[in-house]
Amino acid sequence: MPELPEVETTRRGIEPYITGRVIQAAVVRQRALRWPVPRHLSSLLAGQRVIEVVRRGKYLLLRLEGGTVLIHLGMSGHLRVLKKELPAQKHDHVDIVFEHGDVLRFTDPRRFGAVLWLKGDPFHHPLLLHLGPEPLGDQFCGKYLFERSRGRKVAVKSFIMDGKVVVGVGNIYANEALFLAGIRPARGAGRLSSDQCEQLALEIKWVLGQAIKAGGTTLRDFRSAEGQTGYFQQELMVYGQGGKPCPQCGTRLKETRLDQRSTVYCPRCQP
DNA sequence: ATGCGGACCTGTTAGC
DNA sequence: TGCTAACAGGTCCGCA
Repeated sequence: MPELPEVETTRRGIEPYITGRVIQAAVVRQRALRWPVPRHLSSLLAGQRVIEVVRRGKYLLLRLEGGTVLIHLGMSGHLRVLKKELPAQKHDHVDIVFEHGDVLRFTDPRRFGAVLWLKGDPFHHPLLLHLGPEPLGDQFCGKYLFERSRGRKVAVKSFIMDGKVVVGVGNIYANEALFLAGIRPARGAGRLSSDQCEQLALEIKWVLGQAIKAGGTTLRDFRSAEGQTGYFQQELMVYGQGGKPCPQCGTRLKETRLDQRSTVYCPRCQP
């Protein structure tokens, strides 16, 4: 689920329902997520108003009056706003219950996600402190990529997936952006030309932007009690297409592993 | 500093 | 059909 576009779509989906609302309580059914959910989350949050809902990389931040709830969806997490408290299913680990009865419910089968309470400036928290720029912001550009990558021997795919370089580029969109930029994923980051960095930065922005648009149309129903998934099948050029013909030249797409992650590229278009 | 591999978990699918 | 192994959208951490 959670590449940056889905996290952003989630943010936009929940924001209108919880901004300005006062939290009544929290219900924690499973504390063992990536890090333990605070034992007394409910008393930490109760009575506080939600000021705003912010995204930083793939982290969602619920800014409250006296601190911040940090949420990460991990590999399999999602958030829904329910009109009323419904019977919890197996993987419904945390509820944030608002006055008037709406419930923000965190569900995560694999439990790689997180729900934490941060006091003070959340951007000083170790998890957020060393994050790179937002891929859709102006700071992230070809020049930045070029300068950051000098002397780096890691594969360019690993490089753009490194949150200290740029946040929010997950496995799917790393594959897609490298295809669109015509760059082989295993290529050493430090060996890219400045033109290639320029192209790559543009494609990352483009592909994420498109996906946010698509996510907006596919995951619209955040209030649905059934939580209909209506899964989001984007038009992916290469991801999941290993062995099939390249959409540009027809050459058989190669599928390999890089950092234990599935990696697909066209041997001809990505020299 | 950089680079690598392991770790955390469950559910689904591919293969025998 | 049933069992097992591999794999899945993330990323932190410890070690060389």
